[in-house]
Amino acid sequence: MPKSEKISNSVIRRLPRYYRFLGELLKEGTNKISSRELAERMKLTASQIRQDLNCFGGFGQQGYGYNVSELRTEIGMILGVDKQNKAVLIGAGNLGHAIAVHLSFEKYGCKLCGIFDSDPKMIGQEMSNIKICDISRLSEFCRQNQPKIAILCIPKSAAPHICEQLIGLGVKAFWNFSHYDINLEHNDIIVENVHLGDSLLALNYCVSNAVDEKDK
Amino acid sequence: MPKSEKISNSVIRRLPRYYRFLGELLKEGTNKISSRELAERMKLTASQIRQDLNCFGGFGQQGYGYNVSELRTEIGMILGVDKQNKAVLIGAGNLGHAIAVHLSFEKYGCKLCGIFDSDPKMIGQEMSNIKICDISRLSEFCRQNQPKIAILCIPKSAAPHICEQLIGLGVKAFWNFSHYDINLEHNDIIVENVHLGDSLLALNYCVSNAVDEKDK
DNA sequence: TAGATTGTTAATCGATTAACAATC
DNA sequence: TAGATTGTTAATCGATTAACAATC
Repeated sequence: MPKSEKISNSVIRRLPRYYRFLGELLKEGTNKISSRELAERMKLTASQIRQDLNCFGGFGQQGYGYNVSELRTEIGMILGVDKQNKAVLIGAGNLGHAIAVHLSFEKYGCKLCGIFDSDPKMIGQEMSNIKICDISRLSEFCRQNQPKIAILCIPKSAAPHICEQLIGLGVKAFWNFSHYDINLEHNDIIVENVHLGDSLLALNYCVSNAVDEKDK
Repeated sequence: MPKSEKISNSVIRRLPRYYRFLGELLKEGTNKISSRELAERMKLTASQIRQDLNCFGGFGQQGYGYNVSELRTEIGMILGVDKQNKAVLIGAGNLGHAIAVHLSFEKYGCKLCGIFDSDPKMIGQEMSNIKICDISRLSEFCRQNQPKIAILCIPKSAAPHICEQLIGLGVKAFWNFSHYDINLEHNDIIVENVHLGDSLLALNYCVSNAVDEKDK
C-alpha cells in the first residue's frame, strides 16, 4: 500500500535489508530504536531511513522512535512475506540444487512448488522434498499450479526459449541465475537478474585497482 | 588506468555487463559497433555508454564507432581479467560447492587456490580439482599462498570471526554469500555482499505489488 | 512542560541525458 | 568533401542529506 504511487528502485532494494536488521534487533531483545541508532548500525543516514519508511507510512512516533517488532511486521507486509507466491525452479544442477536447499523460501514470501530438469539422471530424484520432473511436463504443471515466479538455473543457451515458454504459461517474474541477460520486450514481466560473474568481476576490478597502502 | 581519480560505483557495476555484451557481439562476428547500437541492445542510452567509457579513455573513433574486439580487451584489462587474483573458498556446503564448480574463475580474473570447511565428512574430498582442507589449516595456507580474496559460504554465526581472522592473514576482499552483513570498520577492505535472500525478497515485493493487468 | 525524535519540506549532490563541437 | 559518430560540456533529473516545524 504505497502512500503515493511509484517507489524508487533504490528504496525497494533497501527494504529487505531493513527487514533483516530489524529481525536481528528483535532477536537481541531490542524493542525500540530511533532512526539515528538504526542508521549507525546499518551505515546509512537517519534522514534516509526516515525518508524510506515514509514512502509507505508513518511507522514511528515523535519523541520516541520506532517499535522494532511493529516496524518489522509492517515492512514484512510491504515485502509480501505472507504471500507465499508459487515458484518453479528450472534446472536442478549444482546451482539450482544449492538454491533449492539453501534458502528458506517461505521466509521470503515464496513457495517452491516444482523443480524441472532435462537430464534423465536427475528426474525422479528429490530435492527439498520435491520430486524433480522432466522439463517436458512443465506446461502441464504450470497450467495446473499457476506459478508466478520462475527461478532459472539453466545454461545461457536454453534461457531465451524457456523464458518465452514460461511467459506463455503465465509466469510473471523471473529470478535469473543464467548467464543470459533477460531483457524482455514484454514490459509487464518482472526480472531479477543475479549475475554472479558480474558480481565477481566487479569485486575483481576493485581488488585489481585498489590503491595499495604502500602506494599512498 | 582511470583517467581522473574516482570511478563511481554505478559505472563499475556496468563494466562487467559491457564486457559480457561485447563478448557476445564478438562471437556473433560483429567487428564494429556504435554507442547507439550498443545502447539499443543493452537497453541503455548512447550517452551513458560514451560517458562510461570515457572515464577510462577514448576507445572509439569519430564517425566510425568502436572496434568490438579492441574495446572488449580494454574493458577486460580495466576489470583485471588477466590478474588471476588468488581466492580461497570458505565453506564447501551446497552453495560453496555450486560456486566452486559453476563459475570459471579464470575468466573473471581469479584463481581459486584453496577450499576450507570444518565438517570432517568434507575434508579430503575434491572439488574443482582442489582438495578440501580443514579450517584449522587456514592460517598456515594463507601465510604460504597469500590469497587476496575470500569467498564466504558459511553460516551467519561463523562469519564475523572468520572475517577478522582472514583480515589478520592479509585477505583484502570478501565475496560474501553468508547471511551476515559485512560492514567493517577496516576501510581498506573490499566487500561484495551477495544477499540472495534480499534479492528474492526484492523480487517478491515486485511480484506482490505488481499492478495486475485487469486492475489497470 | 521540556526533551526527543519523527515526518516533511528544502537544499545539495551526483548521476543520467541532451547537445554539440571536434574529427575521422 | 559530406556524413557519421565520437568525446565532452551543459542541462536535467532523481536521490540523498540537511533542516526544522510538528508532536509525542
